[in-house]
This record gives sequence, C-alpha cells and structure tokens, in this order.
Amino acid sequence: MSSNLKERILQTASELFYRQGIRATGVDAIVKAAGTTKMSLYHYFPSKNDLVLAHLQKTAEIMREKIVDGIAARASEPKARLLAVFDVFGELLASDGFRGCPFINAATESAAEDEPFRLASVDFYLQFRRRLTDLAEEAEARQPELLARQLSLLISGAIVAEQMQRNSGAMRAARDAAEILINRSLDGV
Amino acid sequence: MSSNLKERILQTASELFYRQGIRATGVDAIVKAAGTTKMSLYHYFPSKNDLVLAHLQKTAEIMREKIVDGIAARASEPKARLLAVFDVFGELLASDGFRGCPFINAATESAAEDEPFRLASVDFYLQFRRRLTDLAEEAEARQPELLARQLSLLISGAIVAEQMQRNSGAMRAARDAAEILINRSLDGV
DNA sequence: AATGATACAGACCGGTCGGTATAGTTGCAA
DNA sequence: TTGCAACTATACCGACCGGTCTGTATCATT
Repeated sequence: MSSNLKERILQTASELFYRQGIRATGVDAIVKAAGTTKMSLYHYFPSKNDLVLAHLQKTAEIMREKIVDGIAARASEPKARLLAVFDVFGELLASDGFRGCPFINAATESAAEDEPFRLASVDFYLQFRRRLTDLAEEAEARQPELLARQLSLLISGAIVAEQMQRNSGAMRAARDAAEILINRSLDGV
Repeated sequence: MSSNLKERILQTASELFYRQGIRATGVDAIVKAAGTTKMSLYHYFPSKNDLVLAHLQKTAEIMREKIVDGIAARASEPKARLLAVFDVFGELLASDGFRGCPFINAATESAAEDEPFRLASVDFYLQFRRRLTDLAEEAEARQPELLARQLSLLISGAIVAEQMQRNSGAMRAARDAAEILINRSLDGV
C-alpha cells in the first residue's frame, strides 16, 4: 500500500503548479500547503524536477481518462464522437480553475529544448492527436491524419484563446469550424 | 534623439526574454549580455517589469508591421489576403529562433489575472483578431466575426503545435483548413 | 524493551533574485 | 579649464531559491 502522504504532496504540488506555474511555485510553498516538511517531500521525490514529472504524468492520465469517458458518455457514432471531443473540452474550459493546458504551459515554461518535462508534454500532445486520428479513421474520413491535425489545432487554439480571455466562446467557434471540416472530410459536402 | 544604450538594453532584453522566458531571464544576465551595468539599466527602466512591458510593446509593433507588410506583399484580393495571413505566419514559424508566440508565452508565464504584461498580451491578441475581422468583412464573409475567430484559432493552434514540435507542418494544415472555412463562408460552397 | 520505519521541526548551505548606494570615469560643450 | 551628464564599476541589501543537515517524536513489530 502506497503512502497517502506521497499522494497528498503530489496532489498539492499539482494544484500549485497548475495554478501559479511551475517555476513560480517553490518547494517551501508546496510543503507548507501540504502541511508537511521538506524532508518528507524529498524522501518521496528526490528533486523538484521529479515532482514536476510526476505531476505531469498524473495529469496526463487524468486528462486521458476525462477525454475518453467524456466522449463515451456523449456519443457512439464515429462522427458524433469526433464532435463530442469539443464538448468535452468546452466543459473543461468553463470550469472554475481553468488556467490553460497544463502541457502547453509546461512546454512554454521550459526553456531548453530537451528539458525532461518538455518531453512529457510533447508526448501527451502526440498521443492526443493519435487518438483523434483513430476517431477520424473510424469515421472513415478521407484524410484521417490531416483532419485529426486540424481538429487538434482548433482545440489548442481555443484553449489558449480561453486562457487569454475567459468565457469568450472560443470552443463553440472551434466546434462550428470542426463540424464543417468533418462534414467536408466525410461526405465531400 | 533617444539614447542608443536604452535601445541596446531593450533589444538585448527582448531577445533573452523570448529565447529563455521572462521569469527565467535575470536582470544580471541582461546587463551582461548588453555589455552595460545595472545602474544604467535601472536608469532607463525603473524596474524589470517596466522593461518587460517595453519589450512586449516593441514586439507587438514589430509583429503588427510584419503581418501587415507580409499580407500586402503577397496579395491584394480580399480572399487571397485572408489566406496570405497563413503564409506570413508559416514563414515566421519556420525561422530559426522560433520559440512560440511571445504574447501567448508571456500570458502563460504571468500567474495573476491582472498582471500588467498579461494585459499587453491580451491586447495584441484582440487587435490581431480585429484585423482578421476587417479582412473578413472586406471579403464579404457571411459571418466575419465568426470566421475571423476561427482563423485565429487555427493560427494560435498552429503556433503552439509548432512550439511543441518543430517542422511539423502545422501551419500548412491550418492553411488547408482555413481555405475550406473561407470558401464556405464566402460562397456557401 | 529494542528496533526500524515514518514523519516532523527547523536551522543551515551556496547561490540567485530584483533593486540600491557610492564612487569613479569618460566625453563633450561652454 | 571647468562643469555637467552619461555611463561604468562594484559592493551591498534582504528575500527567496532548491536542497541538506541533525535531531526528535510516534508507532507497530519483534
């Protein structure tokens, strides 16, 4: 049985990293918010970087789950499932603590090209696009890869737009555009 | 005539802010790279925040110029000018030092909702969308605001996609999608 | 009663942060 | 030649950074 202190530290760190940014969140702040001590934190996570990495991996898992479940709960037909992705994200963008995509943010905060948690972010992004490609193939799109890439552009764009300005209806506009692109790619309309 | 030391400091700071991030760039690093001293820097810019603000304003002006000139150099017909925007950005994304959109990055780095340089970023974003709306109106799009917003989503999305993975052809895919949306909005095809 | 794991308490390290103070140097104009 | 402004040089400030240190309290197992 894994320690729940470790979980609590990771949970607290995740929230702070997402809310304030990774660089902007000091180890002391995490320790204080989690109600523990530095020694305990460094017992479970050898360095801040390891903690960041754990945060990104956990977040990736949660996000994947939310997306998959959200799609399944909304639609079963291939074409409708492609559109459901936008509804899932629309809900995420509308939630209170929304501060943009954790992975885009992390990639932006990491200066160097090869920083470990930059790779984790890229990884999530590629996996997400892969998932969209699968959906596009199931829907028998004419160019599944192209369609998936375009839909992912719309989603990423809407995320950063909403991060700039809340309640701008960005995801709604993205969904409308997606509908056109999907129809065009499926029926040639 | 304004001092060229001030210009040199601002220029140096701009490069470092963009290349390494704003938070990650210390005042000492700027001073050293510009070959001057802290006292001179603080003579022209009362605080690092003022320097950041000046950097964003200058960058915004340069970007606006590049976009306007780039469009004018490529097309004159309203519809072609809408598409030319994507070619302009395509060139920017392909340039060597590309590290994403300075304004998206700045907005991501600013934790608080009301940080001054977050507002500067939002401002540029809104002005850009406004410019797209003007182009869409000139092209007699049926819903100029909606079309402009959707095109801006594609562009923002392509920027962050390219930031995650270089030479991914994101802007090309965005352009293809844009063509479909534009045609649809103009001719009802 | 002794052991070992878990966690807490808090001082401490070298280094960097943004920003300031004081003093010295240059070059140009009256 | 004097004076003044632009600029340099450098030491310094308190605060914070990530990370390590010694030591102690708790508690279940043996």
